[in-house]
Amino acid sequence: MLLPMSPTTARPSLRDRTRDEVFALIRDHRDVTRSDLVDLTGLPSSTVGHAVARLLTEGRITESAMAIKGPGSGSGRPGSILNAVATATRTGAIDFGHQHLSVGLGDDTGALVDEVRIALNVDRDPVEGLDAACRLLEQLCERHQVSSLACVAAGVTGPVEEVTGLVSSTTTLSNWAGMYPAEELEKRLGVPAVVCNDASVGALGELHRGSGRGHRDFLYIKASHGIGAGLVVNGQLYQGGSGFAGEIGHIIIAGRPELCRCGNRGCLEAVISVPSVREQLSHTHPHLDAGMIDLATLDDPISARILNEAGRSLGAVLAGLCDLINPTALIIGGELGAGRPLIDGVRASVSRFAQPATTSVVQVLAAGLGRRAELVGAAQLASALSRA
Amino acid sequence: MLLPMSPTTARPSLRDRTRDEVFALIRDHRDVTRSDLVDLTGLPSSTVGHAVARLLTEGRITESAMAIKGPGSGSGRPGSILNAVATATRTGAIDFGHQHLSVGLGDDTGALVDEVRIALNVDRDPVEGLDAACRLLEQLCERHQVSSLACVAAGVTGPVEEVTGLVSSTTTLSNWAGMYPAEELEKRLGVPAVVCNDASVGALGELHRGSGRGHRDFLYIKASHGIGAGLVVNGQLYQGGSGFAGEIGHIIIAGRPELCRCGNRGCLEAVISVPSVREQLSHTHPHLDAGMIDLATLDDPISARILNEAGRSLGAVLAGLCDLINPTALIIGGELGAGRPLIDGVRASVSRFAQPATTSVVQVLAAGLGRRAELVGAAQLASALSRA
DNA sequence: TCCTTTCCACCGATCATTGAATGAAAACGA
DNA sequence: TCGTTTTCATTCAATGATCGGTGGAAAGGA
Repeated sequence: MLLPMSPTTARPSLRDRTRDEVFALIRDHRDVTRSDLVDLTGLPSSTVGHAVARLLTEGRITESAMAIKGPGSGSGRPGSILNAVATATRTGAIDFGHQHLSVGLGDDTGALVDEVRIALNVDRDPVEGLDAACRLLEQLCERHQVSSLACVAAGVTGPVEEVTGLVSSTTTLSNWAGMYPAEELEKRLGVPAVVCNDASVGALGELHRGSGRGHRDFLYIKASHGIGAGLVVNGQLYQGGSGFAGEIGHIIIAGRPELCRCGNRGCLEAVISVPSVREQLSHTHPHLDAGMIDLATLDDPISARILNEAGRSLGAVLAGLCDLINPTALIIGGELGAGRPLIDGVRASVSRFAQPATTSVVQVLAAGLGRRAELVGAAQLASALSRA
Repeated sequence: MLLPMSPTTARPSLRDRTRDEVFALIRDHRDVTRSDLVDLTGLPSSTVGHAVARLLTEGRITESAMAIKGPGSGSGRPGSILNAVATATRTGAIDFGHQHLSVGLGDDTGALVDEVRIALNVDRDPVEGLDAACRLLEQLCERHQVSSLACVAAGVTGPVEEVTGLVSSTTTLSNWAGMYPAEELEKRLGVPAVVCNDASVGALGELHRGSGRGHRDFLYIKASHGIGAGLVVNGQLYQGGSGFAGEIGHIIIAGRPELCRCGNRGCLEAVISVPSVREQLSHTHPHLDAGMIDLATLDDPISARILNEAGRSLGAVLAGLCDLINPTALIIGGELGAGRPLIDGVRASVSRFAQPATTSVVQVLAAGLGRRAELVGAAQLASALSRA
């Protein structure tokens, strides 16, 4: 009754609704043709043609020939490819990890212009992480002669309350709890900032530029030092009623003895996480330094077995979550997502434990962007914010 | 490959966008003036005036003088009150249960004009259920002198594929599997029909007229002969990537010995369901006929204990699901939802097992519509379909 | 009575939207 | 090689939605 029908969009003018809608589609799905837009919008082709023509003369989009031609590419006249033109607007993208910090410069299409990544124990000292991020961002601006940013978006490894930006008290990330990192960034950089959970920005990255392209509904799992999920629902990031959606790391697997830092036994991220997997590997690979093991390069049978087993445990939980939300894809990211045996294990468990109706549509995929998913997603988020 | 980023694309024509938008606003916020609409839409007053004029000539809305006048009512010319006109359009609503059949007559605001409920073992013979539903619907039409229905909506106790309307092969509902109930209804009644999962229509009912009012994001749990969930996300029913969302009945609770009809052990609905609770009660209450126990009227300590324990088991699973989707409410419906001890058990388990961020916002509520939730939701669904 | 405030109707200029028809560009098949 | 098929894009004229401006109508207040 009191809910506005459409999100009260600050609509400058109604006359250009279609033009703006078409432009947004071109920007979000890249490399579209006019007929794609016709299918997407349901508008008549002549209307789309007009809108595209206007956008072209305004210089907001570009037109280029279809890349793939030749026999086998389908018959019929090929459509011309449309893309949004990036302006000189630049945004900041930040990915605060547990042991790393990534910072990037994005444009208003959500693409990254440049990026840097450093090792840094952000967990231990969030303030140092914030300072370092701002330093790196200013260096990037200098290098690219960017005088000012439109806005900044960041992902942090903890639950962020949507309205206030408060990092909620959590069992996972003690030192960020109680902070308002968006405010901190705004104070340091003097531009609007938005901060959300790392798995959510990862999902956003995979949605626009990773394995999630073509999926309207999927679950992105960030399996790293903790386990977090990002939800994409109806083609949009979903953060729950108060921004905490995806906090699945402490779902309890009954009967598991592993003690979690939250005090319970058998939490998902106590059973499957980088530290716990490294722990197991340090026993089977005593010659390796446990802290230095690169999970992606291990391909011996014993490691594969361990990762596969971890994937099966993870998949058993994800099966239930898939039953709930019926996604068309399950995208595994984070450091553990790089291991194929783990993904195979997840796939096996989902097939085994989820309902037939669920498994018949869900694809289990590795993150297409690997460890860059979060940074890429932050750039997407920032570009969206810059347009608001 | 291509997915619409913005909401729905089922747009018959773009020319009437404003008209439809204005009409929807008038229907949802009642008693609005033109200037209210100007504020709500951000459109110029002339555009709103134009749209209102068209709606008036079309007879879709009515205009009446401002009720309160006189000193103190504010200065300036009073605006005239606009309201959507209630039409004679009638829709059919059907709730196919396991042991009952409810049928109702709805109007185009989604309200039920009349309804009937009979006991019937729909599970055993779906075709008889379909026939009976159509008979009852025709009787209702006769009683209210309704010559024809705009459309029909129904909920069935099984997963329904969204695009085809096929009731998927399932471990729960063997006799409906492989049927196309929407087609069957269309064939019998000669009007458009839509069928979806019973928990989904229940969620729709609670959203518009039950405990879900005021919540944009909640989970409706139908705890009856099976366990199903309906999701409301961003104020709208969410049915997943292919319509199967909410099939949580066979999530496995590790370590539980109960054998499920699906062949696994420890499935949620093998542990908590009307039959299993009745089974337990038949041991503690040997003087009662197990099949006749009315769960809502039992208030002795032993029954309360059993229901509370069932609620705790259910809540332990729901805690994980709430961690995933971060709802602001958890609405328990179905026959088991009528028992307060069960709800208390769910609340206790959610508080115990879900993350603090999750529990801080989620309210555990009984279904405000009780066993009518599904029928009321079907009426809502039908009114939406009649407008499409 | 006259002024102020608020709401609404009307008008004309612009231009977005539309279906149907036409034109274009490629692969395909003989 | 040359038409055929398939798919994409554009043109055109009719329609009417949108918008700012202007002025009238209906109320309260002085």
